[in-house]
Amino acid sequence: MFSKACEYGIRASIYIGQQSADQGRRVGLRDIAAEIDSPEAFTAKVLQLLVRAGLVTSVKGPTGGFELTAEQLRTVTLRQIVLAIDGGEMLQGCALGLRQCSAQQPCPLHYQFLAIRDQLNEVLRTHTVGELAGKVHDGLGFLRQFS
Amino acid sequence: MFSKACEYGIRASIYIGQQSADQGRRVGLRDIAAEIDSPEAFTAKVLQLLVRAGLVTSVKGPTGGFELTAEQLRTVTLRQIVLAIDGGEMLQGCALGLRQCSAQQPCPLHYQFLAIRDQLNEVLRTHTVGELAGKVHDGLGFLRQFS
DNA sequence: CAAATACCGGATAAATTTATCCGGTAATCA
DNA sequence: TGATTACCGGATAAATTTATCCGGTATTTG
Ligand code: FES
Ligand code: FES
Repeated sequence: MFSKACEYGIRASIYIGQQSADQGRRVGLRDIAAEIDSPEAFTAKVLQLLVRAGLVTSVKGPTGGFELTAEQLRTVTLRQIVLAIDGGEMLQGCALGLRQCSAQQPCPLHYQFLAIRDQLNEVLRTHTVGELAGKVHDGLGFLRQFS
Repeated sequence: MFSKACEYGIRASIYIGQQSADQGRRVGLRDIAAEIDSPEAFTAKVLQLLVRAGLVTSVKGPTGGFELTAEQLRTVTLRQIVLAIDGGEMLQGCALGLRQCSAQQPCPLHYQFLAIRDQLNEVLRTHTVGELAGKVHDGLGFLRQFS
């Protein structure tokens, strides 16, 4: 569904958000990669994308790390994260790979997939990172599996 | 959403199906690639997968080519094609990349994505290649764009 | 100011996906 | 039967994605 980069980006954001919401704790790359079970260096690349896009905040030096401001927690949606990392392909592209998805020359699955894509867009648009962080905090969702 | 290979496979199947339904016309690789706007050699690889999976029929030699039998037209679903080419990742995997999607240790988006994935599975399961071929035949759907 | 910490950014490498090439085999037809 | 046609299958190459490495810069702390 999403690229690995995007999966890591979403999981990382939620983890950072969870720690930020919990008494503004700032978190380093090592922690993040361990908690979401992702390759450290690659996760760093993805986070740089999100920082540049203004969706995550980073602080250098000792006591530095990544965090989400109160505003970011409240306003950043999954859709923004997906767009920043994977672009709009999954959110707007044709399911059968036609150069553009439109009702002018629709693929034979256009209308059926439109329903699915709309629902996906809706889910991503209406869920903030802060909200999902809360779910993880409450033990209702996990960012890695312990097997 | 799907891999390029899968997109080509679906489009090719539908085109073959359309020609087969239309007085059992058999079609060659060259035609297929031209009609669905895909690279010829790569499309051949994908079609070989589908032939081996029994979802498409091929005939060698002059007057040979690809076709869908009446039964294939009636029974082969998009879901079978997607599974044969891309496997079950998109149809069963976790949206956030957890090693397995389950309610035991669900990711924070599990239930929202379950709804979307179920709908996707339903669409793929309930649409046969023959049905979509009919749509293309009636000018209600396209397998390439003419710009 | 000096040392340690942690993100930044570019270069590089490995893995996977996408795409191409070409000789082999089966089938048709003259 | 011989020539042509068209799919088959393995090898190879290009492109993209995923992953790693390392020196640079900013920041804190003593
Ligand atoms: S044209 Fe294919 S999904 Fe819209
Ligand atoms: S656990 Fe993530 S979608 Fe089910």
